[in-house]
Amino acid sequence: MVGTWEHIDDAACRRFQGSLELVGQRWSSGILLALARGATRFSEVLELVPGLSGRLLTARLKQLTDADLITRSVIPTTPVQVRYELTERGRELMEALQALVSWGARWESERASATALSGS
Amino acid sequence: MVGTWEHIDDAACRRFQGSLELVGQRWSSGILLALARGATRFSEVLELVPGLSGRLLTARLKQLTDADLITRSVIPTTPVQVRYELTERGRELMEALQALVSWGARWESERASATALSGS
DNA sequence: CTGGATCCCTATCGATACTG
DNA sequence: CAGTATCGATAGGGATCCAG
Repeated sequence: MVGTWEHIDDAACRRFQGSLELVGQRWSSGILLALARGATRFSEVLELVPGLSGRLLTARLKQLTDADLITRSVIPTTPVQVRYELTERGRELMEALQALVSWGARWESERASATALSGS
Repeated sequence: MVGTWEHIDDAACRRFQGSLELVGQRWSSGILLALARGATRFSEVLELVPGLSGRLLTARLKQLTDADLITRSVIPTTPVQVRYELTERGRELMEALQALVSWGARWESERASATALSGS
């Protein structure tokens, strides 16, 4: 049912758009994905997200930390270690986004079959 | 359970990131929201999304059409009418994103109470 | 009404070099 | 290792004007 959207207040709409624009920023989803998959270190994330530069990773991590989606903890060893982890809020966000994966999987296959049909 | 992400293949990850970056583009979510709420005309969407300019609306509508999330149909009246509607794929995307609204509502209230506590 | 074309400006990006 | 600083390139965005 699509009509559900008609009964959502404006505040919810703004949060919705805000969340999407944050997570939809370039690299954001990749970084969250890396963390959800177990990465904790700066360099780990850097390896796991192809094309991502250190500068941008710093910037995104700061944004995501400000949004309370991840935590940053400094471990005073030598050299210093920094751990990044999803917060509870961040983990639940990722759970909410699982629906997008199902959606993507479903429509990817349908598009493929449609292409196959038109090609025959 | 967060570990679910570990068992997702790379193709799904790319789709996931791609979808998010499309929908997370500025105005995209607002436009989809407007359409989900019943808007069909160019000018209607323009009114429903504050701050959106015509130029950008044209651009986003094209992207979303290319992504098969919406359809564009020209009705040969005078003056010409153009209708935009969510496709089945688009509607299901919006359904998948409902989870984000719930997430936003939930954590908005928790953050508010936390603020209240720290303020006392 | 819908939307293309242009100009200009700002934010953002990527690469590189450098610091604790 | 985990950033910060700077810089040139570019893409995105707003305003305005024009056209079917």
